[in-house]
Amino acid sequence: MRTETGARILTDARAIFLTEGIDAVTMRTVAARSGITPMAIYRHYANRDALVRAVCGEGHRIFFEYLQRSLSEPGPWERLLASGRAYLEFALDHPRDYALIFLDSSPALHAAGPGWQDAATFRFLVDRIRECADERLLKTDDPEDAALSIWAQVHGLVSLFLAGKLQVDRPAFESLYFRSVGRFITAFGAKPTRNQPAVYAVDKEK
Amino acid sequence: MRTETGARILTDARAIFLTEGIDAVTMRTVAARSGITPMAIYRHYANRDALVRAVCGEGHRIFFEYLQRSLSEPGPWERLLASGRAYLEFALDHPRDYALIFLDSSPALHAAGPGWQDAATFRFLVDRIRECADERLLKTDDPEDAALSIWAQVHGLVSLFLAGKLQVDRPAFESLYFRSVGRFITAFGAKPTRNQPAVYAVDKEK
DNA sequence: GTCTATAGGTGGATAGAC
DNA sequence: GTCTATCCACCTATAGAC
Repeated sequence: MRTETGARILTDARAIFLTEGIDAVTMRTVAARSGITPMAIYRHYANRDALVRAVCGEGHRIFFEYLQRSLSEPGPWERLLASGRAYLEFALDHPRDYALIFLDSSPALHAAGPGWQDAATFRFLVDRIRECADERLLKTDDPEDAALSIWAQVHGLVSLFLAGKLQVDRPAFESLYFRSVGRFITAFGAKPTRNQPAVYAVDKEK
Repeated sequence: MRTETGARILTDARAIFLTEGIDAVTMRTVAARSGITPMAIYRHYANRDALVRAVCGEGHRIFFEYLQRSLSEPGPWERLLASGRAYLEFALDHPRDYALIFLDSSPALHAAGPGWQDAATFRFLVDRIRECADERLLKTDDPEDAALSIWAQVHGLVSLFLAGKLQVDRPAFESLYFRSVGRFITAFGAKPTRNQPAVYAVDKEK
């Protein structure tokens, strides 16, 4: 991928992935789109798995780009809410990438690292929550526990929608998402106004 | 599938599915396991899709069997909690089936009906919540809205675990699940004691 | 109801010429 | 770095004999 041709192959592979799914990414289809022979790809990627990993890695890069944007918000609470918005936007803008990252459990992709990406996602959320807790916008003695619950809520909604289990269109789902997640975070933490102290604790049961 | 051989083929197909995944269910592998030739299967199933649909349908049957058990509980609140327990147990006992039902979005399986199974799952949960609301164990003016949030929470936790995103083993996940979902339902509704009135409302935002 | 024979397709990958 | 020439594995499914 450090060569220009390698980058082009990756671009073409992703184009196929985005429109037809990861199974459609074969040496033959990618080669045809790149205007080369299937064998030429092996000069740039060791085998199909390596190519698929690159396709998946690009999805991760885009995902973290989305999350990163929320850091430009002024306060911890705004950053937390913006993170939730960014998560949704990524999922809806890049449903194939989302599914590949969070729904797929095939070992081919996850053998690469010991869940670093997922750990990174989780860490990001924990940091947002800890930030809020530090400023007493959120009351919790266990940010990791709160992060897991919130992540589950967000991922649950998104994955049910992407799998077509919810009979709603995109705008309806967006409003449903904000309502549900907003209520969830608020109930678990505090009102979105800075001066109002946290009401409900996000504590582990002893 | 009404013939005995047809049932045996289905049993063998499911055995392969449960150990190696749905992609491993081919006319060849199933035939080999059943001790017949691949062509003999076509006497019992029109094609591979029909066989896969039967495998999937069996998963649905088992899933509703799990849910149904929770109806033997004495009260609405106990039935709601038992439903959550049954959902978890099904997911952990039959992870392949769970993934096929709730994570897969391939059209081959879902072209059969207009989301009838998923609607049935959702309806079941709505009924459990409505029951609780009727006895004022849960305060909500929109059981469907509450059901969706709870389903998302439950499905989110389960699917993250099944996809290997959580670094915990089964017992740890079970306790995590009960803690998280229990707190969620309680926060959204009421304490599990009959005589204590609901505190938090599960309302739509106006 | 099960078989053999076989057509016709997709896919990953090696060897070696240019 | 890309090509041609292949090989090999694996898949669904039809036709027709028994």
